[in-house]
Amino acid sequence: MSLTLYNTLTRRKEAFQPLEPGTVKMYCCGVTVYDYCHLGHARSYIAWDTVRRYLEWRGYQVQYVQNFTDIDDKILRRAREEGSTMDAVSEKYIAAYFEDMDRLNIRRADEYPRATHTIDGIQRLIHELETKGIAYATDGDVYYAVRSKTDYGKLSGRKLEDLEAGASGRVDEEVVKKKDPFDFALWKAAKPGEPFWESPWGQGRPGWHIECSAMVRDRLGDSIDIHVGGGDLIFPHHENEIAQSEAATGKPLANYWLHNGMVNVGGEKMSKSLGNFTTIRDLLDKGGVDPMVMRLFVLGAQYRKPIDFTDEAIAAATNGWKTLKDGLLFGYEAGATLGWQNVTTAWPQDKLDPQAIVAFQTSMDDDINTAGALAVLFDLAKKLQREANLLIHQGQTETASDQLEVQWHTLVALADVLGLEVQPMVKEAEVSGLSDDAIEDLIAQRSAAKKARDFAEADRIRNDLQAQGISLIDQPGGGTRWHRTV
RNA sequence: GGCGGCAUGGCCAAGUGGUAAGGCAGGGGACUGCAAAUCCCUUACCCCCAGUUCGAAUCUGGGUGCCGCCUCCA
Repeated sequence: MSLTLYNTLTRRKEAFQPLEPGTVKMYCCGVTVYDYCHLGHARSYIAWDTVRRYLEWRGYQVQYVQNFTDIDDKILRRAREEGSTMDAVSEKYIAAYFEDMDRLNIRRADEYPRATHTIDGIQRLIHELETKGIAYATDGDVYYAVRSKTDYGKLSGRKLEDLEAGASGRVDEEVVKKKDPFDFALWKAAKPGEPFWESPWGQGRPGWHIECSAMVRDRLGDSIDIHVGGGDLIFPHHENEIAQSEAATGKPLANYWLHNGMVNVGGEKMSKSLGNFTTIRDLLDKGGVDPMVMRLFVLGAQYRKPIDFTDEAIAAATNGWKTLKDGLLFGYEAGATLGWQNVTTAWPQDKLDPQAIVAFQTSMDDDINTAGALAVLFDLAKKLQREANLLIHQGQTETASDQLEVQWHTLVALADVLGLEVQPMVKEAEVSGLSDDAIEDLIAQRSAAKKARDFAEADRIRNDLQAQGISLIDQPGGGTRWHRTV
């Protein structure tokens, strides 16, 4: 079996073949740090985090780099609005980014280069392009001449002839300076009062696309395996990255280009400009949504498809997560009863349930089909959930303990590949303040009340116990079992 | 207008040639004093038309609808 990925460059699924066996160089386009991240960002980074986790699970050593764009008009505007500085705004939202993503259990990249820390590399690259006659400077700006690259447009499938100049109706002074309306800025002359760096072209700052080209080259080399980002970055951002890098190096920038689908609200893309966005922190804090629910919501669809963010979808994911969570907690809650040695020690990879592993891998190998992979998790979780209930209600499981142990570890291992984790609850036996004996005693009183057909009293005792986190289960034979919830 | 993608049950979503995974929601039943939990059963001919084929949700052509990009954007 081999992993196949849909490559935007070829518009086909292709078998994944790294440049160097066993290792994967992966670059992810990060955020411009001028505001809190919204669910669109969450979707994107959950998707790529999952790809990374899966590659590692498949045995690859992954080098994962993600940038921060920390110089940009919007950041500067924000700084003005907040009476702050560009650096302060960047720092604030970078910190917020990490807070949000950590909560979503998105593993940190190996490196987070920033545009403002990559000025040297950016200038070197621009200079190289200039030397090769691909870039030209005018009035302190430097532009990339798109006509100089014959395959410009290969990623997005655009042809320069098909593009309509000024289709957006916007005309600014930049247009006048450009040789071709589709030329884009590599370097922008400083405007009064804005941060700038000295350069051969005068004081100024980098354009947007060039930073990624420079960072990829600095951190990962001329050619990498996988370049990922939101589908809205295909054009012009990634197209321009390719143009810059490949014109400079003469080598492919990336062999596989992966793009995630958008998060929609009411059928429309969630975006800042439409004002229909929900920030991650609002969803998690004000919405009271478990971060794992967000993850499950995202993973419920294949990463390339658009997903609609609705209350119903979150509600469904919430219920789904409860099932998975029950399954993931099984070992912690029932392991001791079932005589398992130690639920926290590592479980050997080769002792996982082979059928589940194969099913999971088959789905994931098919362009990271997480929806299919989740079906495997649900199968395991439902089974464990059922066994847990049998254990609580009947005092024994149907399946042998050692088999359950394998299934539980398999579920935990596979869920981990999807970044779905549960923190085992600390058993709060003291919460009720009642000893086991006291509980048994109350149950005996209730049984007596029931026998006397004093159901009001029986229900009162049951409700009291329930309020203290003790659930009672009347059994067909007449006995009553109990267990602590929470 | 150009480029790309999508269209599967009430909702979400797998399945890419052999008579439709899974999740959520719903219905029926068992059990119970009631309840909770549990257990069992149950809901699709895959947007439309034509074609290829012994056979198509799955391939081809056409149509319709929706989304994204073409301006900053995950």
